[in-house]
Amino acid sequence: MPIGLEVDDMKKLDEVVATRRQVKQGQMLFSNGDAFTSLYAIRTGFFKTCVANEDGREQVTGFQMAGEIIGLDGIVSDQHSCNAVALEDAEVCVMPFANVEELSREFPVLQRHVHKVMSREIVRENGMMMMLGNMRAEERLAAFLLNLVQRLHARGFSQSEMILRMTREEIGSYLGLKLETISRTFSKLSDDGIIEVKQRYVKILAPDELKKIFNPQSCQTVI
Amino acid sequence: MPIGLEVDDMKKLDEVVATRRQVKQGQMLFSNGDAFTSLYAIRTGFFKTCVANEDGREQVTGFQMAGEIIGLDGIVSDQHSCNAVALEDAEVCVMPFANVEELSREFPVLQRHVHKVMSREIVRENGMMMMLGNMRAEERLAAFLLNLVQRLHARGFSQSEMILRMTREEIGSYLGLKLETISRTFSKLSDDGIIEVKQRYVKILAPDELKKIFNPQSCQTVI
DNA sequence: AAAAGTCCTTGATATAAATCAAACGATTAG
DNA sequence: CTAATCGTTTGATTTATATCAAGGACTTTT
Repeated sequence: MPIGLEVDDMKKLDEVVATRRQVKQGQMLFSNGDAFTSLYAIRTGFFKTCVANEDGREQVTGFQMAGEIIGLDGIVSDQHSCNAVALEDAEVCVMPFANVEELSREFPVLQRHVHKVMSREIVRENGMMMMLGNMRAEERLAAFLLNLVQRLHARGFSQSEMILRMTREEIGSYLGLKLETISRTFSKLSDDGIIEVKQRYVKILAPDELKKIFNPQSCQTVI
Repeated sequence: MPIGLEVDDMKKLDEVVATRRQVKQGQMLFSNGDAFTSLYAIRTGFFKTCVANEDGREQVTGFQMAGEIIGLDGIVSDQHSCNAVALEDAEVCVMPFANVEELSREFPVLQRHVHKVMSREIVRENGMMMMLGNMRAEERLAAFLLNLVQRLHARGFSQSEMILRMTREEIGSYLGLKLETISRTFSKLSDDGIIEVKQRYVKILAPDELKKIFNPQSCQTVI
């Protein structure tokens, strides 16, 4: 993963990865309360992470795809504090955290990489707080779709089309909205000709319009 | 900070801290776009961190007090992505991140500590997402007050009384609510005899009632 | 001590999203 | 092939919070 490594270093790095693990759709990779031993790098598949209240309310805290790391929540208390559920059949690299720490001490470039991964997650969550605290439904969904398609595009998929791996309810939970609101907002964006939606299939017809909804300033024409 | 160190180790650890820095009330320790060089350990005083939208909307992402670390947001892109503002005169230890990384490689206990600090922040933000996505105004304010007084108590202050360092507007921004809603919710809790409020002074009269609002399940009596 | 500036409270009204409800479409099971 | 289930859409209504507005309290300045 981290660039700037010599070939010899790369071999050493393989030591981080102990094993691989298959996770079937609907299964949990780990759940709240599980002992923390490892981080997981997603090889294939798609996950959601979520936290649950004592009274049953659930909040999806993220959707993760190939190349992304999950399990960082477990470090602080040696226990996981969220659930990681596969939304499609998946395979992960199990990276025992003891190995990660040991090799981090040996390879500054790996150490730096681990720190960046954690910092990126903190910054992402700052952005989520902004979204949940300040944005309207349409802005949240626009931001969500733009983020998702951008990440998929970075993995070689289309920059305009995608198949959603999650339900309207899961999108709603992530965005702090109810599933009906997600459905209505999809319909609104579709009526406006900005996206095309058919169930899980979404095509972005007018990316600039979508960006304008997400962030009105960034697309303003100079008067 | 981290325990489990020999005395010799402690001396080494002092090397992490290059200098101290005073920050007057209202001043910024760092702001969005600043080059990232250091983490900051708060010695005295009280900070808020916030992110701002292009169109001016502001989201307070956290309130930090003595002993807490700020600046983690800067690691991922070598630039800070939020503002850190002192809400009262403050002093911080400047810890150049290069030193932190170098000594982390030498001292596993420090490495582990750094990882836990970052993981703790991720878990905190997960909790904030739950709050912003799922909770009603009264629940959010109850959770906020309980968290604040608990952290103050851990620093030797009262477990029932506190002086708020932030305005209603800043609390509202943090909790995804408007200042009027914060004010009304304070009044409601006060009318119910659960807290006593006089401007920035807050006294928790019925901590169990407050916990019940935050989490109805945890205080249920068995029928 | 008066004036000015913040910050806070409270009331009246508006509104975005939630809730309740029903029907529809797609997929799976029998 | 039909029934059942799950996820989705859409409509009608409610509700929590936002917005708008005014006055009050405290703090700082002069």
